[in-house]
Amino acid sequence: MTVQPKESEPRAASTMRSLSRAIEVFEQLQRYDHPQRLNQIAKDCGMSSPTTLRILRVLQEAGLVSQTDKNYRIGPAVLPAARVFLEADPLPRSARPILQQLAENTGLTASLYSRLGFERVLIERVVGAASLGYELPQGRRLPLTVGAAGKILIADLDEDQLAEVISAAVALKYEPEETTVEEIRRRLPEPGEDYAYSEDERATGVVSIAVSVPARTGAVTESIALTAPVHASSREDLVARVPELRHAARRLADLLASSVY
Amino acid sequence: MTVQPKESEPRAASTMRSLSRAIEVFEQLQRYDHPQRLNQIAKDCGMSSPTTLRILRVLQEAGLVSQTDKNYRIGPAVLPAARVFLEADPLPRSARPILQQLAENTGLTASLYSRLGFERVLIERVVGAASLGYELPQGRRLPLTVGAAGKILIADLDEDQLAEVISAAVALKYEPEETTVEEIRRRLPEPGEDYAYSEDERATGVVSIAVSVPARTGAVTESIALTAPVHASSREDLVARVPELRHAARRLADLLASSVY
DNA sequence: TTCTAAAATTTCATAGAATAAAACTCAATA
DNA sequence: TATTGAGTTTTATTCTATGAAATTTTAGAA
Repeated sequence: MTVQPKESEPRAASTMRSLSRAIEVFEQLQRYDHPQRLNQIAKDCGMSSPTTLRILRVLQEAGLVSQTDKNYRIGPAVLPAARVFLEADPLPRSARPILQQLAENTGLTASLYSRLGFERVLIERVVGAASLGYELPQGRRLPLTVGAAGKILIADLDEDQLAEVISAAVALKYEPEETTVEEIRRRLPEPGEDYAYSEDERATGVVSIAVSVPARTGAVTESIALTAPVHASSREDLVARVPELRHAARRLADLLASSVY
Repeated sequence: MTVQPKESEPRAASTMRSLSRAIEVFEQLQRYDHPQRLNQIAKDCGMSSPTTLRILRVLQEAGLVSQTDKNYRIGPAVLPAARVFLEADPLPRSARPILQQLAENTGLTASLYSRLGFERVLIERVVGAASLGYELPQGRRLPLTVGAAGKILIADLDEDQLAEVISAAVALKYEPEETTVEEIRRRLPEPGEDYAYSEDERATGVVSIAVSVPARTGAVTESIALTAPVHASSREDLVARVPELRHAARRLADLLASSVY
């Protein structure tokens, strides 16, 4: 069974084509390990080099892209933008005290993730007393198909949506080729369970449990997770924390709904 | 003497208009204290509401803008972009160990700033033993006309360029109306001095000294600063550190020049 | 609730910009 | 010096971005 190719996505009718293309370039630049040449970027984005060049120049003018020699990469202007987001957005602002309290009460690491496209992003994290042995920086992109906090974000999707997520996960190298919907579905929570669990999944030596943050729209886009070293917590220990997690998620949802903006 | 208005800027010929406009919207959103309505944004960017709406929708699709009710603000997608910048860009990567060493040797706080448009941005900072009594987060935008690290970035500008910087500083509320070039010029280093000094300037109770990082092009776009509580360091103390600062700046420039990309 | 004014959104004809082919320039390498 | 490939500029054409106007929605007042 093959997953559907990109062009089947029912994109909104052709609006702001050059802007959409610029965003594609901007996103593509974030995926490279190293700065890339014009022709490579053009090829990867499926556009001609003159067009790509003009986009890169405008982005560069704004500091969103920078260039050394003929190599392009993400520029410094993203830094102040992220600062604005972290200081002003109700999501990270509201999450901080809630994660803090979770971490204090449980001694575990508490994290808030947000779904962005076909990945999740670590928005905020408070490290608990029990060290995980690795660090995960704010803003890191992670898979949706791996790890409790990712899986709970896709637990409610229908077959088609899930297939799309998996297809993207393969393209992003998070999953091997030929990964099937069934394989992934087996990892996901059983119907009725409102939490996801993972053990040695995204990071080895680590267990994690996550719940989703109910959104006004009903579409789940945020999740809260507790993570512990595998030797320190059993599955039962973590499942026992679910009510507390659920409470934190509810509190966050309430805070977001009541935030003036 | 009045400074010239915006429209005199010799912008590159009308290329990628919708992209330039989108960037303008994106930048404008970063300047608001609170999320704003469509019409306000349209007005502040000088474009029609249908156009602004279409731009906001495309940006929102990518997560660069988010919306609650009718209010728009910067979205979460800037966070992973900033993460990529901090982890991959040679500027913050090379600066970290150099600032670390500066902070250790001097006991003071060492910072790297980058000029972005008509502001500077804190790229990296290592806090020294002597606390400054306040925190300055990575990515914060600060004025070019105030503070040693800002002033050294505009020390070499000609009259016209300086007038443009001041005009922008007034528009950004960093300087009062009617600020003259002469007033600012008096703050700047004397001709021949390759460092800038500030005392109780941007932050009270703090003295600072800064040198520029020589760039390949000759256009100065980065500066390194040492900052200390005013009671702990005299001007002479800081000036005595200039050779060390100069050395650090040179080392950074060399690292940047030799970084493969 | 209903009414009213303002804001948001959609529609649409037109102007004008984005596009890619092709020509050209430049740099690296043989 | 010739050759190759990448980057860049030019340009005719296509198609999209644009804002006025119409329409719908929202929010506040009565």
